[in-house]
Amino acid sequence: MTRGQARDTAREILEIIPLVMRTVAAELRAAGEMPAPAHFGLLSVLSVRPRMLSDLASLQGVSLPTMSNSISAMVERGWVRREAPDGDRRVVMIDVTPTGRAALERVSRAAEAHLADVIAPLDLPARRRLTGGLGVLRKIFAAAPASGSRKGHRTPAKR
Amino acid sequence: MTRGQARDTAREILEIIPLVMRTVAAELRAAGEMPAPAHFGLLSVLSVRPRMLSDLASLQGVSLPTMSNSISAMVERGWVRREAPDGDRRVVMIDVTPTGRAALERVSRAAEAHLADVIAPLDLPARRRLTGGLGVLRKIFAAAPASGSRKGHRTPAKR
DNA sequence: ATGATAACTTAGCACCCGTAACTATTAGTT
DNA sequence: AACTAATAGTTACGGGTGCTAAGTTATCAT
Repeated sequence: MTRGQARDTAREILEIIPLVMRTVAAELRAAGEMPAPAHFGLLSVLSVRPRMLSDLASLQGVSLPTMSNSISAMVERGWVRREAPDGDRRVVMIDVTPTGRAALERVSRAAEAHLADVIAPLDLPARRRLTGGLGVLRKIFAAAPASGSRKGHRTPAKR
Repeated sequence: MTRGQARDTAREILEIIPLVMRTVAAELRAAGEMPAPAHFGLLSVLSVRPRMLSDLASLQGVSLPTMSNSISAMVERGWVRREAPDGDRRVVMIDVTPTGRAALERVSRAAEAHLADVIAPLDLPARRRLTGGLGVLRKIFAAAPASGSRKGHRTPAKR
């Protein structure tokens, strides 16, 4: 019975998330320099502190090559820098440049303002439900394995 | 003040949705034939009844060319058919094939099962919050313009 | 018939994402 | 020390998503 409800919710997610995603992407695109959702998230993470490539990849739940490419794109834009740390010479540290920080600031301002327009009309309870739901989503998907599991989904949990 | 909270929520969305999206996409990909979220949604919509291309595009909030391309890809897979209606010979009707229906059934079963695994462990209140939040998201983004670039969206809305 | 408009398609561009294969560097064995 | 793993990244390649701009064909208005 829990099962049936879970499936309904799953279907909801499958329907709604892509829609939201497209809208958000359009928002960012319209916000000027279009740093695609992925770039935006990256800048956010990096603005806290520098990270090594692998960490970024697992944080965002993408493969290493994908992350390497994204970073390359962002380096070309002058938003981040690749740096070599002192110790292990295999790793690459990624750091935001001032330019990147400025871009993040600008885009985030625009995007949030735009999104806020959409959110503002909500009444209190609705907004409560929204943030509540987002919190749950975060809890669920923040630590999600995200990688395809084998036939028997025995909780890979081997990361 | 409403403003400030709205911005917080906006930031949340900007952070979480892409993550969820990636996970969902990975899920679908792992579910076998990888019909990318977009294809999946399309099949869902079309399984209710055939639609003309333009309607599909506005329903999913993408441009006509994008939709045309997606449909072409799906046609090649044998999931949908392009048909010419009797009346207006400019329009193209899109219809699901039995193959497409079967694929939808299969993938949706797998994806939902997988997602359900993630959702099932939630306790009642958490699941409530989740579905509540999803509902709000739907309300907000279902009718969203999404093509927002121009300041004054003239709301074509003649349909 | 002529011009505008509507519904699509094609082409070109930028980006996300993944797998496979390859380079460097470091760690572990013998 | 010499050889073999294991790590951290990069490159190459294929497929998907989106967009705009520039056609095509069909319909409508005058």
